[in-house]
Amino acid sequence: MESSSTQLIVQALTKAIVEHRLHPGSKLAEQKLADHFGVSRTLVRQALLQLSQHQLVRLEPARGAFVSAPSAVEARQVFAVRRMLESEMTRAFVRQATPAKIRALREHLAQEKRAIDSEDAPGRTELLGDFHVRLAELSGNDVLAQLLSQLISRCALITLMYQTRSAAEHSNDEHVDIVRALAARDETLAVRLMGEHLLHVEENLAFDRKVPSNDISTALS
Amino acid sequence: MESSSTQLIVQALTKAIVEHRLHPGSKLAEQKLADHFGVSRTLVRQALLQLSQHQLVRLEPARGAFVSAPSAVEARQVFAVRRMLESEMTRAFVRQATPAKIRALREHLAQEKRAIDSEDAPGRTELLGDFHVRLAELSGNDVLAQLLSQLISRCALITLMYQTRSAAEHSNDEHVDIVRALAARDETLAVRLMGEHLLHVEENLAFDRKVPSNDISTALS
DNA sequence: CAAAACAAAAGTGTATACACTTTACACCAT
DNA sequence: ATGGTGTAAAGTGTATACACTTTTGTTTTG
Repeated sequence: MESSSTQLIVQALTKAIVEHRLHPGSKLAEQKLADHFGVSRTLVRQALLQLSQHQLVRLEPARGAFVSAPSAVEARQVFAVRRMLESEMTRAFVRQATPAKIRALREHLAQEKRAIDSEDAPGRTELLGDFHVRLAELSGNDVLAQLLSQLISRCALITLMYQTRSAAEHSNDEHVDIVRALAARDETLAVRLMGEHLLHVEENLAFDRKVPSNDISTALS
Repeated sequence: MESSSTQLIVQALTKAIVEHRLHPGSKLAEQKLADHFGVSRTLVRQALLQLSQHQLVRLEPARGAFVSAPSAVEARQVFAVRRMLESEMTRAFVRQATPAKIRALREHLAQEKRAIDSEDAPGRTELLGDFHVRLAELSGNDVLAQLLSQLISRCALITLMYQTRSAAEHSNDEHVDIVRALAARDETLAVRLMGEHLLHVEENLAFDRKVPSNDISTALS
């Protein structure tokens, strides 16, 4: 794992954006970030460039970097791609599932449950997303896992805008159902459940929200 | 479209790598590239950082940048992801195909044909890949199109190692079949043909090749 | 008083400088 | 000759400097 300074900044900012401590549209001034992380603008710029490639940040020429505010259209497209990838990923997983892998997923479900009970909104969104990343990792295709990880970060940016506690519980329930189907090696059922799950998540999106801009230093502290 | 200096360098290097003018494993020294493009190392570094995210370049800490040499395993994983995305993409295309879109694809096929006849290996690999990118663009999902475009660049790095003229002709033939199925709005057939096509391309991969390292200035001139 | 025009401040874009690491090569010892 | 050691050259990683653009706030003008 790359743990250079730049990567640390990327991770810190990704977390802050995905957890909505930095709101969509917020300006990310290079010098302020540099001061905050105790580095020069050089490293901050590298980090922002990477984040813009992950679509978490928008770079406007000569105007600077802003936290992305994905449009409804874009959100739907991201979900469409996720459905394409994840239904097939589910199929692949079933075909090479092992007891150990199933156990790993069950452990993850328990973690989700705890996060939901503890009212920790960013934490539960992260874990609900991680379920899908775990599944990709366990499916044995690293390329897929990496791709999905980015797509899910992008979704989190959208998801946190709306997700209620009840929606989170619903997601967790569906995850449980999916794992049950995976454990039973019921390919058809698992694939169907996964597809429906993603549709449900997407259906719950409430695209008409206003979010206030936020201060960098308070958000990152 | 971003047409900053950095992006121009990214494009130039992408083209050179994908066309195998820069061989896998070649060192990409920052100062040499900077001299060649007439800019400072700053911009070259930004470009290399982007290329490393696209997986066309590998960055080794304190040692520099090298053209990626994707392993056989990685290549198969990339192809697996492509099959997941492209079979569903094909389905989506059929559902909203228009005569104009079909016409655009037919024009592309003609271009492919010309490139194959003219013995232009890099050109034909590029066009054969572009067929899939076009299809993604016409399917109306920009997110998908962008993702696929990157995956296909990655494939080209692999593909050019092996692809013979006869394999290229075979690909073109299959593209023709796919478009025919699309025009007939035969969803099942089109999806099946696309899946088989990608399998054929992957099957033809000859992973055991040795490629010599190459000089930067001659490759980019 | 409102709107346009200007000036100062802040911020981005690129180049350069410098410390530190790796690489290359000559020199010495065996 | 061969293998190791040390030193110079080359190269990367980060910070800083500076030109140019955008933003902001003030003054001027209708």
